Amino acid sequence: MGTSTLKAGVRQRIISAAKAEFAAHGSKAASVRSIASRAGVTAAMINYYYGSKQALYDLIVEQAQARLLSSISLALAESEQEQLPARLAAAYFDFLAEERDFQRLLAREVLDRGEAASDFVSRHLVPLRAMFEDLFGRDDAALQAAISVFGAVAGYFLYEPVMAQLLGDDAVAAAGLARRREHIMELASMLAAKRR
Amino acid sequence: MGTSTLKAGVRQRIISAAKAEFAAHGSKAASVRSIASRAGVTAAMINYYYGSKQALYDLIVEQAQARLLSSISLALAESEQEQLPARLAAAYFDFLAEERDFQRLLAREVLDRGEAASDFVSRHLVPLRAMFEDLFGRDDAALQAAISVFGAVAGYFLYEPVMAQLLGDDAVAAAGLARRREHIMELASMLAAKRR
DNA sequence: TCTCGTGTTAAACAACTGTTTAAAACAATC
DNA sequence: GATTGTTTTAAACAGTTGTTTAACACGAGA
Repeated sequence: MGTSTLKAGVRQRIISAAKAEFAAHGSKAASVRSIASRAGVTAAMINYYYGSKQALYDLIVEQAQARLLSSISLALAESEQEQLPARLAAAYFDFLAEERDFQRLLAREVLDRGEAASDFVSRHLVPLRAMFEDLFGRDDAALQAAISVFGAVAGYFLYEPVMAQLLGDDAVAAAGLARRREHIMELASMLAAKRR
Repeated sequence: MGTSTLKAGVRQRIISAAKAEFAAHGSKAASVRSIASRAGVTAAMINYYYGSKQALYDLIVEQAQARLLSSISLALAESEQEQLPARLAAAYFDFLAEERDFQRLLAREVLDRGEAASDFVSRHLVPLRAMFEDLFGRDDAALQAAISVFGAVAGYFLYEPVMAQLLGDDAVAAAGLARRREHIMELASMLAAKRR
């Protein structure tokens, strides 16, 4: 059955369109019909392939989280103990720089779920926290530092249009991106050094 | 004309309901009818008093930004040159701690406007940047540091439910909040000291 | 050719959206 | 008490939402 080629093409186009649309408008406000038209298919196809708008959204979020996790653990594996904090921060930075939709998508996920974000967190952040504690210890200062670095990285991409206006148009591209990356790595290793 | 007492009560209840609803669901996904029912009025009343859903939303955002700006400049006025960075960071932290809806509201504003956030930025952030440059200078390192502190503060409240899960339930209340505040002030003055 | 299963479509469904309208309730003025 | 102006309501409007349905296309296998 030669389903894989064309059918997979449609599926992929739907996924891409959904990712962009969900990131741009949120899980509720994004409309199935506009996702469909962006993907060049009918709205009914989305239900045919993915069951419901909610199921499609869940899948998108799932994939995004999986990509982040594998990207992080990859960076952790290939770096030495000494520069580990900076490397970890840089890996997160690079991931967000490459997948621009990601930060908006996940920020909206957390915003929308509100109090009920617990399952999302326990499934994806608790293991990440365990990994983190293995590396940096269990004390509060380490966690505080980690949150700060995380915020410094995430905020930059989350408020991307604001940064472009604030730092000039090259802020989120080329030179500005490199400068920001440098600063983040300094910040991470500085905070790590302080706790020693 | 005795309009001020009861009429103002209704108006205020609508504003409060709208602020909560917009922060919880975003400007598009929040529904006029649920704002109305939360405020204990009919949906038509919202249009009667505020013209349209969009106008109400604009007003909410406007008020929130104004409160932040006045809160910041107040903190700036009463602190000395030396501890200024830490004080500024703490003022921002305290403001977000008190108005929990604010961060979600403005994050959604930036997310929704996307590329077209320029007017919002030019009206409210450019003056803030000018003020900042007067205090800390015009070099890139200062701006990078400021963005990091901003992100470290904003991220904490934006991802509030995640933090609660990650740091324990007292993370965003009482003790945890105080610890975070301490860390933020350290971070701000550390980054400021480095550039000297 | 007929059939069967997969892919795809247009049309319809009920529910909800923001907003408007016309009428009612109400308080204040004369 | 009638009149005037403001506040409030229920109902309706047109448009959009996610989803379902029935029909249609179309290639593969018998």
